[in-house]
Amino acid sequence: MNNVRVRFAPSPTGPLHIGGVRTALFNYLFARKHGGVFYLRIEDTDQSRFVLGAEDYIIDSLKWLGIEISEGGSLGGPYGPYRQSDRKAIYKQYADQLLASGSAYYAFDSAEELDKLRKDYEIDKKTFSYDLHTRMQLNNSLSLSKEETQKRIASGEHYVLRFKMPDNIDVRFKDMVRDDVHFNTNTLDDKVLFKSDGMPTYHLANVVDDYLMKTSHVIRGEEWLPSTPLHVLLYIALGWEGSMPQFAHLPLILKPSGQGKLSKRDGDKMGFPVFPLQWKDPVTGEVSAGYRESGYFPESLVNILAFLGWNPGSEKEFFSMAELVDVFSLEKVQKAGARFDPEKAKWFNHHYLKQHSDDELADAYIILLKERNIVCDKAFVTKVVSMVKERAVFVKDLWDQSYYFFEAPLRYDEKVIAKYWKGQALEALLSIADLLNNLADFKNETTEDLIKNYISNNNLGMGQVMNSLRLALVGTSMGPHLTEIMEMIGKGDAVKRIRKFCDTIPLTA
RNA sequence: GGUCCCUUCGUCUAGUGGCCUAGGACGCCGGGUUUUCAUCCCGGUAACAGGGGUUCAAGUCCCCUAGGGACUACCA
Repeated sequence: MNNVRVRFAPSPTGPLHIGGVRTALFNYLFARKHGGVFYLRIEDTDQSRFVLGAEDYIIDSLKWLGIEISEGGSLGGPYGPYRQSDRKAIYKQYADQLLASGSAYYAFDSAEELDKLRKDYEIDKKTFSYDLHTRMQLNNSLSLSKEETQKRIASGEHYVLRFKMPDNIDVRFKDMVRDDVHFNTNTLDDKVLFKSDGMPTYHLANVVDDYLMKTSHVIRGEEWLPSTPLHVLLYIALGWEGSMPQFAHLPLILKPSGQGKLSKRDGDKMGFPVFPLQWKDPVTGEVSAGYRESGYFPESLVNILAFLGWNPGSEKEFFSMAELVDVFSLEKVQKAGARFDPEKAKWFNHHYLKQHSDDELADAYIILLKERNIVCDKAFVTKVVSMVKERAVFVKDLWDQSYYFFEAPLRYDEKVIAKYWKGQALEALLSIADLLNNLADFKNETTEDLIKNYISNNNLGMGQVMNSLRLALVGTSMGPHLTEIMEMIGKGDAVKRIRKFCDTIPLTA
């Protein structure tokens, strides 16, 4: 494939949600796979929906995930500017061209008038549509005389430009995901192309920019499928049929359960993020969780998202960005919507957490420990991490899995007491504490020998003693090899914990 | 309501007419390893939406029905 140029064209109306991130990812993978360009274009033609910080959020999110843009943003590029509000002047001439060729017309109906019409239609259980059936009854340059039209424009009356949807034409196009798709123009309406505020709508701006920026493929969400025939018609009307991009409409990401596509609310309700980065609404101050802040690794989110609506056709599940670039293909994109599965997302993260070196994880963990006012030697923390990381999904889980390395247990798990503590090991524990206390060398092997010898010399049960000991040292029944834990926390603490446990615990459960 | 898109285990999916008594992964259940938990290993659970065709042969092609989804703004 030659000269692949694809874009990610978000609207800065709020934080980017993972559906948008996946669209960006697929565009990026496609571009890199074919040695093409992936550019970012900001579609901010609606000033009323502008949200402060949204554009930076989009750029930061892509950066975090390792989705590199080669044009747009602060990079600029040969086809800039890449922000539609900065391109305002460009669109006018194409609107005029459409007007001159009869593909577009002036419409004077106010938003209020149209609103009222929609409501009236609704009462009769019908849907109002500004189309070939209704346009002659409305106020536009098609229904009005030339003089009247000129007069209204001259008097400064507000107007929009609408596309004149042609009569009874079958618009066909090939979608790279869905193959042949077709619409009859009789079912389509006369969409607004140019708003009364002088800005184009998405449809016009998008087509003009994709053409001017030499876009080879339009890879976007399925929600755009119904407006694609309009876009195709626009390319034709503008005389750009020969350089029309190829379309690929990606399946939507659906809620984990229930109906509909994934929304902001689902995340809050079901306890998983729908945004890559945490977002604080600049107006309400409301905070929405992000994958990054929740402890997901960027490579993990990339892998999760890549497998939503796509798969390599092999049984390999873990892919780095480079590997994805290598195997990615639009032909492998699914047609049906994909439900997001938070459990599988965790499984991916667990995998990637284990892939990280103990050293890296220790750095991340030390930050969390500091928040708890625990200051520790890096070597110590690294060792702790190596001992417990396979039990964690997120870095923050490390604490629950290893708190006992940093502080004595505050309480003893009731269930574990009920299961293992019958009181009869009390004497054994105290004796072991004494023996341990006399040890000069507190190495794992030494203490293990000592405890095992004590158990066999006194005809005690291995499980019972060890579990009681674990209860005393850890507070519950989890964790790595017990004598390794003892070596880490040291003789003084180990002995103290056992004695304290014997003091605190009731003789019988 | 109208238009369009979609439909394989609970979920993500393999499957491009015979290799499918439908494979993998997550989850769940059971077993093994372990002093414990987790990891790990082994095993199990569970699906071609329904009905008609076409064909020697259909999960795979066609039609209908049902269900799901998107769109239906001077939003993108």
